[in-house]
Amino acid sequence: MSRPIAHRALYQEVADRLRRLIYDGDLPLGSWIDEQALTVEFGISRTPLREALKVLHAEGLVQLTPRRGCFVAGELAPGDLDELFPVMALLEGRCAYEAVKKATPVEVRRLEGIHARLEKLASKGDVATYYENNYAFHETIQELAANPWLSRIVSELRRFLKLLRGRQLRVPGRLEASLEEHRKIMGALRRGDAAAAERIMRAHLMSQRAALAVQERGPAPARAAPPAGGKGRRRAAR
Amino acid sequence: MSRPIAHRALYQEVADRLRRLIYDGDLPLGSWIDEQALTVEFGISRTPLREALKVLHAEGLVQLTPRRGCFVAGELAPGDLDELFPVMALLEGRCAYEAVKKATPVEVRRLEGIHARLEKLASKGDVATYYENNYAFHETIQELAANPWLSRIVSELRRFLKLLRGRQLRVPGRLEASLEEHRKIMGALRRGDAAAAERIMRAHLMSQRAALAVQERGPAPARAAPPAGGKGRRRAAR
DNA sequence: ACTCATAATTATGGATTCAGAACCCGGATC
DNA sequence: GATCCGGGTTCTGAATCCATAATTATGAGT
Repeated sequence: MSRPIAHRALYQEVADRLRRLIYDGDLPLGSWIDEQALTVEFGISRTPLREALKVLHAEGLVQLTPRRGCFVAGELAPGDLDELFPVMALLEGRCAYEAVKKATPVEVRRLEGIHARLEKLASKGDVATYYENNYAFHETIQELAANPWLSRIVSELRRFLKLLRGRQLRVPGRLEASLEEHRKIMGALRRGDAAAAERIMRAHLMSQRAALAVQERGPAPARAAPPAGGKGRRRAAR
Repeated sequence: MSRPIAHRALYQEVADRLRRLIYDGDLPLGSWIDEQALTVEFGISRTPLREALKVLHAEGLVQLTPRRGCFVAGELAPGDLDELFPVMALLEGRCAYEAVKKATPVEVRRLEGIHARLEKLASKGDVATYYENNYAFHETIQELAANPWLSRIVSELRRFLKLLRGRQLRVPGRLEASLEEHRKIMGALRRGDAAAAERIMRAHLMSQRAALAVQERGPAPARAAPPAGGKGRRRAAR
């Protein structure tokens, strides 16, 4: 947001670019990372690149095997989701709670804006943009909670959920259900009911998990190969 | 625990040593980290050291200011504790919940062993060893919960609490109160009451916070200088 | 033709080197 | 006397270099 003085270190820029490459699928999940290829692509030396990889490893986005190289984190297995979502529900629920407690009218209005956009996007059925704004909605609530520690771990875990790239929204009817849950959250926020906001947010996260479960055994995606995503699934977090 | 093949990378060993230096107070909170001095002390080059520092930065234990160097994280301010403990209570509460759900009789017995030791240590008034075992108690519950994601963020936040080095236990009467809370947790565990375990664990964490609050405005420590710990307090988490 | 041993190649981990920014200190100026 | 400027030194950030482990390719032997 501001960088008047003290430009960012190179390894951080590199880490950002690597994250984007992973999220955009340019570095497929589970794939080996060719350091040399990236140094020429980025026009840098291996030193900052390797530092960035250490950071990504600490974040859990890559796996770093001694003397074997660096691999992108693998796809999340259904078991992972069963363990991850309840924790995320707990945390985002708390975010909602603290956000309701602390939010000023101005901030509430900002959230209203995002929510209004979601309403519009849902009626248009624009899943991609809905995903983006939905992301912003949750991030804003996290921001309103204004708890650095909570924010820290929520962001950390969200990094893993981002690997799903909003798959759940593609489940038939999920978009509308998601929106309805958001409406209830906004309602709780407007009347300052922190406990309700927490409860609804938790349920919201858990129904995301449920939507994914439907999809897991659900119909084959329109195009794209069946889950033949490589042979070995790797765990993301150690 | 095991290193039959694939020895650890040097930067990880260095990171471990650095953490210990910080927790042991050999690197005072807020102090500047002299890279060159450490390279000669460790007998290594700057490369793995700097990689380790990147990791510690990702963990929040050090602050990395471009072109200015690396500083150990600062003391936690009271405001930090007010934000941190509720989150920790949430998470450890969830650990207790999942631990009760999943624990096998063998594992319960292991926890019983640790708890029995705590009883003994408390009656002897051995605060230092009590602290160690108390730590093991909480870590074991976290382990029994067997949720990698939960475990990940609990460990992450616990790193910050470790900076307090069990200060709260030195508050008069706190040792006994802590023990009593543990007894209740064990009770809930024995009768398989996950919800109760969660509730009690949350309260346990919050009463730790309260004990610290007493101490904050409490009597001056027996020895050791007043909070003249440098001029500038730095925040630990960004 | 297949397997196993061995040599060549490549990639990783770590050390060293180099450029430039920040700090320190002395001196000049107002 | 305080402040500002300049030169030297130190330290950070990044590039390059080197040793060694891992992988691949090669070839001998069955």
